Amino acid sequence: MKLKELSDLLGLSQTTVSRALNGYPEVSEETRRKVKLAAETHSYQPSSHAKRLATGRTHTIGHVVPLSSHEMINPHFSDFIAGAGEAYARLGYDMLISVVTEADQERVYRNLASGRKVDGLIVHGPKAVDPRLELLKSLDIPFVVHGRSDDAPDSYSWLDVNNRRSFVRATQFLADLGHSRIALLNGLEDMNFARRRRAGFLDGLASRGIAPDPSIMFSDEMIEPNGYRRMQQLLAMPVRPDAILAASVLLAMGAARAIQEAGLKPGRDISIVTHDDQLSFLRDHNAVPMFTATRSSIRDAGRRCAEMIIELANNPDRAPIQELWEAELVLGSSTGPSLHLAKSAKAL
Amino acid sequence: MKLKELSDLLGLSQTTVSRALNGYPEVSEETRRKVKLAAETHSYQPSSHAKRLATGRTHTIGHVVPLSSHEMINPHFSDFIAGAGEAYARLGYDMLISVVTEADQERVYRNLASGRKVDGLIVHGPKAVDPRLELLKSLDIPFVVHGRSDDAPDSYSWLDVNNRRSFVRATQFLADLGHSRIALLNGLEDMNFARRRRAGFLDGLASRGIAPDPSIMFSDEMIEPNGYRRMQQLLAMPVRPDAILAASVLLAMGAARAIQEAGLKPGRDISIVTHDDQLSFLRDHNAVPMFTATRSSIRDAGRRCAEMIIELANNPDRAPIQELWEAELVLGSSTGPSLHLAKSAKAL
DNA sequence: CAATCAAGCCAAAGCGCTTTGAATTTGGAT
DNA sequence: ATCCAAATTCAAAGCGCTTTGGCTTGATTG
Repeated sequence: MKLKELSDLLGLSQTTVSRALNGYPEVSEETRRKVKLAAETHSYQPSSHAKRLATGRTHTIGHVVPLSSHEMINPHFSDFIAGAGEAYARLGYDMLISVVTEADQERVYRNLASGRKVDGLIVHGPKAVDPRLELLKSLDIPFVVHGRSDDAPDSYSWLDVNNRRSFVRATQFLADLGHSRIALLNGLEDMNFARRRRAGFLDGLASRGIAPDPSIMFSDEMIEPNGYRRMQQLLAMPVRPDAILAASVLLAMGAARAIQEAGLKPGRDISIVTHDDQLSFLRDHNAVPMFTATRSSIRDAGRRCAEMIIELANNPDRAPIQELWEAELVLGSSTGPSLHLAKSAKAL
Repeated sequence: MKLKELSDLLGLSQTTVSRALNGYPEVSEETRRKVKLAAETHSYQPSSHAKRLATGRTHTIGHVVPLSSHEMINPHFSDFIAGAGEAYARLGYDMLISVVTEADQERVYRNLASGRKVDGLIVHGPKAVDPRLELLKSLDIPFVVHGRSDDAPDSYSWLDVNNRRSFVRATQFLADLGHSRIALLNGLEDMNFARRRRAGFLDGLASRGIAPDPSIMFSDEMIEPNGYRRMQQLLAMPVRPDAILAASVLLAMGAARAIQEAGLKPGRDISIVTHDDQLSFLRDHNAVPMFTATRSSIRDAGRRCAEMIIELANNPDRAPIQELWEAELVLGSSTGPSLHLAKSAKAL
């Protein structure tokens, strides 16, 4: 069923029918009612392509998802998408996803923008300094960055977690439990968020008078096996760390596995704090959290980013939107006082 | 730059320019060369909407991703998407993703199909009997099911793993190690794949003369905490199982965590076999696999499904394509002979 | 040498909608 | 009864491409 057929059926012009359906005021309520009814009963659905061609609006948001060095999609991605997808469904938008290798990125961005395939873009995984942002500004298409970059953060829209402050607090928390040899299992430090976390970690150490030790600070892709392997390395050191600060629950789980395999117990022998994006497949709604964590829902971030980009797409001249979310510190069973302290306490 | 401008520039008609660019033969090679060069230098990119309106083809494939009962996206999804996305990028297709709740599914399918927003669809997570398939057949749009359903599997295209045989083999493998009290940590059994795995498990037990015990057979969403909790339950039983067959590495990891926390060791005290979709964020390329597993790459499946749906979209009258993949059995460190057997061996 | 043909090109219609600008109807107010 | 503004409705142009059918060439043929 196309517009022409519907309007013929009703004895009205295409104009009137179109206006009735799209809520324009130049149509009597009586007519609008009839038209809507007819559209409903004949399940008329306007062709999205024709609509796009006529209006220039696509009602589609693009996500360009980079494949990491290991050719994998960031596992945090699916929860972000779940949140964003929910918002899109609610607001009547479609989501277009392009999976690209590093080399293809620029081409794909240009293609999406100049072909006007999307009304806006979400940028994933910003680097410390990221050439994509300049490119997008020059392409004159609205975009929202999940995370942010260091250069000119006022000049575009982003939503980020206060990674630095989170890691300051997490580090201080561990230090205040009496731990002084704290290892860092960070994400890849070409990523902006990982840099900020590292900075926060160093700040936290400094604030408690602890000298950083680069030999127990690692930067890896945030997957479980990496946490495991790094922890094995740490356990093999002559003086092993008494606490771990991890950038992802996946790393923390790997570390915990290594700790348990060594016959030790997280929270008793070695404390672990991690950042927790609330990945749905690791999340336990009922239990005491497995890890003490700085927590921020990546799914909520997805939802909010989607809302932001739609807002921007509807108001092209709007000023950029920036949101900095604070993570909450949640106590789990993976942290406890330093054994060192415990011994001193007993000695009293 | 639009077609008209380009053709004016060249002193040719739109027809000729369009044909030159789209490889039609009614254009001299000389002209084609000139046109292509001009298109290149002025970075002309045809409007996708206009093209779609004129041709009726969208070069877009839709994925309708259901949110599970826990409002989460299946974690296996991102790897499937990585594979599919790679194929789409290679073949010049876009990927449209709709995240939907159970209640919205039908509406969304109808919308995508009747609005002709996509050239074809990928169906995720088929149920044992799934009304979506009949709906899609009636909507007259090509689709490929990742997995399959029980009714009329010849009448549509699908790609599935031979789940039944995998689980027969896995069960026999455990039984042949001397294990007789084998627990099943299955996925949700309204899903077709989970039913087949259960059937395979029962077949495997039967083939070794072991009576199934429903009190150690579970069906849950395949996330880590569920594996953990079920394993705790199992360990608290008066006679605990000596082996576990899990439907996902996530469940297996949860189980392993509980086992280790109880001071036991997977592979020594309790054997674990799992199905392994080769989730990228759990995968260790170098090490001995953490789990003995029936392995099949979900990423490869995504890639292949994408190729299939494009093939179908290009040849609407083509017969359905069905592919049944065999999983490979991979030895890891999570399995070993029954302690029972070991003791008997010593006793000799 | 006229007739035929293929190669190469073009004008215009059409895809299904929105939107502009004009036409018609309606309902007070005069 | 008459007029005018407001309320409705409509015809037609336009969005940027593809594709049909026809028109020029220049070469080939009987």
